[in-house]
Amino acid sequence: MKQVLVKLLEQSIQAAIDKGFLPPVAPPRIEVELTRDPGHGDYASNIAMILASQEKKNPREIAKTLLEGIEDRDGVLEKVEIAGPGFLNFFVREGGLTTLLDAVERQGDRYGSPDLGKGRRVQVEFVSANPTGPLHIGHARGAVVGDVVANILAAVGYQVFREYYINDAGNQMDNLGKSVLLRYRELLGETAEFPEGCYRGDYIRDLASELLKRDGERHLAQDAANVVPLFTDYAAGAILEGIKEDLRTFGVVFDLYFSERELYRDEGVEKLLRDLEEKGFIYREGEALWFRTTAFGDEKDRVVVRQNGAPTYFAADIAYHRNKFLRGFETVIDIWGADHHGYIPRMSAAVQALGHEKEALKIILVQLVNLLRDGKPVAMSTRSGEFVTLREVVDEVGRDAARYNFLMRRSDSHLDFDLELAKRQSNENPVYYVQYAHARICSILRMAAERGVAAPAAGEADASLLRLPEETELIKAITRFPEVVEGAARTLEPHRLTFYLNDLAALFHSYYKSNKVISEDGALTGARLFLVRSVLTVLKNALNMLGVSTPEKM
RNA sequence: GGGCGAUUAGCUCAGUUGGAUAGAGCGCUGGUCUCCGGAACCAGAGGUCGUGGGUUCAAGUCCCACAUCGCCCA
Repeated sequence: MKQVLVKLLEQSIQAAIDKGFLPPVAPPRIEVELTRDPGHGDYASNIAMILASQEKKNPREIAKTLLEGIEDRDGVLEKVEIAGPGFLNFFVREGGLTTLLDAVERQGDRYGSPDLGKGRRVQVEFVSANPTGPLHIGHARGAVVGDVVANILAAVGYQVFREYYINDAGNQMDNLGKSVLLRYRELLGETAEFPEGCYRGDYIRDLASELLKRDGERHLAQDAANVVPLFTDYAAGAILEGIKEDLRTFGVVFDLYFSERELYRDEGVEKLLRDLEEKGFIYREGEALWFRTTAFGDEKDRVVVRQNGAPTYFAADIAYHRNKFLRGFETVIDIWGADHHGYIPRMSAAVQALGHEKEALKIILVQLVNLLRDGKPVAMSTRSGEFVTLREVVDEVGRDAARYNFLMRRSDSHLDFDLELAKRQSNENPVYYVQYAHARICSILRMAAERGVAAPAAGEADASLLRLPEETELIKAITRFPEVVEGAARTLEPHRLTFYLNDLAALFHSYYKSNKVISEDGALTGARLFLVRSVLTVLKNALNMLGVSTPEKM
């Protein structure tokens, strides 16, 4: 329908040019949008105002000419009006919009997934928490945002690869091993002072006692320097397994856990440095090696190899990104905590220095989560071991509520997460509102089946019977879905889906309240079942993208 | 001191490349149930979109300055 109107406008503009009313310029991109206000018709275009500003003419006058030039040979339009500063408002003939529902029926679970990606390969890297402790609530938001961004991109035709970067080569890992060793000795009667940087959570003690059980006391006699690596490996391995398990429970599954150590094993960092040096981006100052990130707009150059000869975290990170592109990804998406925003210019510089477009790296910043219980903040600190883990949150509020709540804000804005609110099964909790709409429609379809009224197949229903304003609104909302998905994919903003879902569910609940789907009128019942099933399809497709379940009963 | 981001209803926040009378949820006030699921619906109150300039047919949206807050860096 939209394309039809665009076509009509194109022809009208051409006619105006032929008549000499408009100069023969390349016409701008014509925008036709579904209206929000029924008083503005079904579709509207601002093309007259665009042309007016180009040609320095009165917009309403241009609109008038365009209006007269529209030749609606197929009779799809009831009328066209000029409104406000020069909008063209299109009123579609009664029942004319209902053909839009055929697309839903035809495409089923593919509806709302336009093929934008054409199979291009995208990698999404997220969570990437150091395996020094269980994931906590702060990681949960990044996990969901990454997962859903990946889902959306996959839905619109990209080939998506999900990856977790394990930062397991730094001295934080040493601290982890030392921490476990200290607890191990403590279990054997030694008293220990915990130095700065060590981890004190209960899980450290658990790991120590597991190791004691497995290996006995034999590590006690040895020199600390000799046994720390063993403790580190054991602890990191066990913690990582726990992280994977927690993520699975949360519905997040990665294609690959990529270890930072791999980069050193395959000389990835050395290769990177040679690569950059050949391109002239590396210089020596003092004993350190510097990377000329200022060549790409960073505010100052960055050290990649320290005076002591050790590569920096940044160097490993560049090597990792080089590795990503070598594996053939066209676009690489990183999801970071918002406190890392200062890191963006240098990473962007690195990617460009490696010869890629700036746009090949996209970074999504995820803001901190304020965890609340009944409106009061819950104190957390990783060091002291006081934090609410991802696992605890999922166990307490459930996977669906947790995921949905993390998607209700733009990812770069702060989010209050209230445990009690997320648990409540009431109108304060939006996830149920949307799922309830889904369950209700399932219930209607069950009821219809029980009464022997089959929901009509495509083409069988006379959708032109759907003439109520509420029905038109529902159809428009359904029609908007592919555009919403496209917008969410383009901007990498999953929250657009939750807002859309709330709108759609509200329209449905309202419609349901004041209209009977199943009635004595067989033809009308068929048409309404058809409509309601379209709503169901959209709800299901959208919730699937969010990784939230679609219960048929609640 | 420099950089980035934010400032929209009592609270938490949306506002799609500048479009028509700025929206939603919660909270508040008052209503709806002989009917397919009340985890629902309807109505109402509530706004100088931080302040002041600028750009244009049109600014919450773009530009400049300032204020406040947050984060990063020195």
